[in-house]
Amino acid sequence: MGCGMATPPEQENESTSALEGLERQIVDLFVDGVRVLGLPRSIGEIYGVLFISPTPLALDDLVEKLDISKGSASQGLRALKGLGAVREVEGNGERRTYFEPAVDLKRLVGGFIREQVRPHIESGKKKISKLAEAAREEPDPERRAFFQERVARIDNWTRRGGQVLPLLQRILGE
Amino acid sequence: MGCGMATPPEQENESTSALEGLERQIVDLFVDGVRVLGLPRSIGEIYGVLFISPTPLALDDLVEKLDISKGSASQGLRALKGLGAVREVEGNGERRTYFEPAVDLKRLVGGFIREQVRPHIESGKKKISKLAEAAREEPDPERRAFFQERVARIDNWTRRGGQVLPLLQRILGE
DNA sequence: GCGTTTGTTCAAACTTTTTTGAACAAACGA
DNA sequence: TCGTTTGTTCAAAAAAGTTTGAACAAACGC
Repeated sequence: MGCGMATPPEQENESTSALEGLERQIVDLFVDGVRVLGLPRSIGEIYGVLFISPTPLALDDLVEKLDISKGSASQGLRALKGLGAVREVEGNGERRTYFEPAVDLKRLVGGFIREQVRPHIESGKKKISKLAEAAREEPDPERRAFFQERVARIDNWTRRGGQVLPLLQRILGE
Repeated sequence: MGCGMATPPEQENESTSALEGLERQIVDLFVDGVRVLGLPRSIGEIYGVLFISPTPLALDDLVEKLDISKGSASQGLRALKGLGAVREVEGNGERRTYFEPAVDLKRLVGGFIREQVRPHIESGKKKISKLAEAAREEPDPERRAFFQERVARIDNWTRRGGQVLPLLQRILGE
């Protein structure tokens, strides 16, 4: 390390600049959270910063606070918008667009289900009907019966899954 | 292993050997399924093969059918046992251990929640109480109020999450 | 028009996770 | 005891997923 009085450079005095205490903890918590959901780290970071910010933030604020690239910030915001977890703030005379987090669980869960869960259930349904067909074609009667039982079971799972989701949303929606 | 009677190797005429039609489709379906849950591909493959097999299978059967390494099969089976998604079949006079899948949704969902979800909720709780502390220490009253509101909100989320899980299990449990 | 600011895109670099395979251990029969 | 079968471990290789950054586009004021 250099000589006396090392450069104190950094230090944006704005609400911008690096993360401090509470912010860091919140961001870490959300990083963990989205990881469980199978979403990338940067998504958690961005949502976390927005969540604990008293005011809306713009893309560049995120880049600076989190020390991530513009590319990451842009993609992360897009994903969060898609999930309905972040919205653009309207009607400030500014040129930049500012973002704020959606903070009610109903909306968050709903977005996740819509974007990440439903599509798989949908594509799964198609595969299952193909499966049923394949099972019907098994020549050996004993094996056929077994296969059909298993396929029926999967079908039942997805059916129940499909029923649970709206229920879930209702419960969490309060 | 010596002389005459040339090894007639390849071509297991058994239920073993490579995947065929229906099996392939089932395996693909489960690969997709576990991917949504954030579990590795081989887990889905292994569970899929067991799920559609009329008889229990041993580790070597999986290695052969799926063309994966013994290491993968061993680790995958361990994970599946941990999730309660697979069990060892008892009391066949054999030396090898055979496996069969758990096929009721309640058990499967329960295992997943226990292994993959609860631990995160637990560790989250600790972080949240640290968070509440940090929020209390914010000097500026306005910011403090805001931070406390946000922390309370997260706390509420986890509380509700914790309530939903047993409910979920009950509903799916039939 | 021109220069600036703001934001997007996407191939390549990087990181993380998963799989492999060779070495090892345990259990068994001969 | 020894050789064989069965299964586990873990460092290294491969695959998958994420982030970066430079090039590009759009919107704006002058």
